[in-house]
Amino acid sequence: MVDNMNSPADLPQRPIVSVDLAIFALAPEGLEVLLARRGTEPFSGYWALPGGWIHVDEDRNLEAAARRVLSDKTGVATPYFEQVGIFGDAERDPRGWSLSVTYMALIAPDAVTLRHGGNVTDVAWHPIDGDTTMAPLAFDHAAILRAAITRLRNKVEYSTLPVHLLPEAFTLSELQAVYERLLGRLLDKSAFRKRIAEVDFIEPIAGEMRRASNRPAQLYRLKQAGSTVFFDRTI
Amino acid sequence: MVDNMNSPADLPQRPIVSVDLAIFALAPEGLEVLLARRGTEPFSGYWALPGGWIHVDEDRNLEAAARRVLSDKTGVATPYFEQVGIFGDAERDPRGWSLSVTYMALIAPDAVTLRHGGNVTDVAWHPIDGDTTMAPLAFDHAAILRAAITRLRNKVEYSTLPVHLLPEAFTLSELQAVYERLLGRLLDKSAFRKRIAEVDFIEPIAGEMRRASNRPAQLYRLKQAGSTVFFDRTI
DNA sequence: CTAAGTTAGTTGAAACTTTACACTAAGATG
DNA sequence: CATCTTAGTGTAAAGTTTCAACTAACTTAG
Repeated sequence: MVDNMNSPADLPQRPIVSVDLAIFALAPEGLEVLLARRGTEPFSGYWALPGGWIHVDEDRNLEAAARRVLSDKTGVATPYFEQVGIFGDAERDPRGWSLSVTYMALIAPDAVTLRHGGNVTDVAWHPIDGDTTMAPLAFDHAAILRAAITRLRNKVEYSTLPVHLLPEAFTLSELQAVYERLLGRLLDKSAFRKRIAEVDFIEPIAGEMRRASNRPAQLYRLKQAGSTVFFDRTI
Repeated sequence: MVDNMNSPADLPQRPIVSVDLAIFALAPEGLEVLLARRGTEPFSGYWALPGGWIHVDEDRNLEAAARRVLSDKTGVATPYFEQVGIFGDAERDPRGWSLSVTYMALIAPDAVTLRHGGNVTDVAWHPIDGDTTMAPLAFDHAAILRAAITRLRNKVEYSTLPVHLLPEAFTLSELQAVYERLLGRLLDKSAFRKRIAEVDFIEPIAGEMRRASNRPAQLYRLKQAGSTVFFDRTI
């Protein structure tokens, strides 16, 4: 809401606003987050969540700004995307009262080409250990990352969100393995399949099988790209 | 995060940022939201979610800004408080690219004194019918309110959130009635009590009973003020 | 003083779900 | 063609939910 007059002079001093992204992928070694090394002050040389300013003349809305940042850094255009929250106070950025609008993205291990450039000297995947990375992060990005990881881990318990960490076609065993790795515990095969069947969000790809030196497995795909369904119980 | 230099001249044009609140209470007639009638352009005369600017020199962080707005409008200092999200695009405010950081608050029907003032001519409770109010709302506040109501209704299914709509001391039957009114369906008494007992978030107030012309009922209170607990199943 | 009315709080049998684990199926490989 | 491996299904026992009835504790009317 707005308590003030129309002329810019009457508007109070505005905070700095950036859009920051916690971009997750699942590597063979575990969950990873994409970080960018800063090339300018403040926190020059530190790793940070990739982000940028809102381009008032270019971005139609917040999500468009976030997608622009994502595609600049990864070349990926349409992954799973969700707002994590907004973090703002007087101290987090030495340049003044600032806000970080944070989004979380889940991407499949294929389909990524890292891109450098801008005032960023490096972009790389960093493994997540517990709820942090090895490298210390710029600003309050460690806290923001923690919030994103907590959100992700919670949603694994009661939603189909982990499917977005897999490529377009996947088997039920692969999907179960993603759940197990994110949850850190083993799941019962028949119970897992029952839950997945109940919420009816994937479909077999007719005739497509994953072949190996054993019984072939049916490949599945999402019924609606980008969709997430909630269980009425934990998985 | 931040792609730019330290000097203000290098920072891009900043969006306008307001903090808006969806403040809910449960009246005998149903769920209500607190709205303020705008006294200035744009949308002068329209009802809107109460809100205000971030006071860069006064508010230490976002939540402090939101609590300041709440206490200005209602006199209530410490209700349940949660971030709903941030809404931002080029068109929602005719004055330019703007962001609304939205919080949801749940307050008990006691403990509220409405306060007018500022550029607001009126503050009043409006009943919620489905997911809207009767009056048309300023800006995109109808969409923001819809998001807040959806969040609230979803959380009723799997959390103890509705307890914050009751006064400090309440009976189990009163708590069950709140759930039933928000969900629009009746719950089984013994199943409801089992769920509530499992999560162990309230305690009986020794010796305090609600008396009427029938068997007296034990009064309970939250074990930790402001806390919310999640069920691992729907209620 | 007692019977009737009302809501609080508990109990239990039947129906349903989940769990743990074993079984059958279908391929590759040697 | 026997063996190995993973896919996918079945089932008995254990646990949970549902539905409804029951007992408890008070006020009020007569």
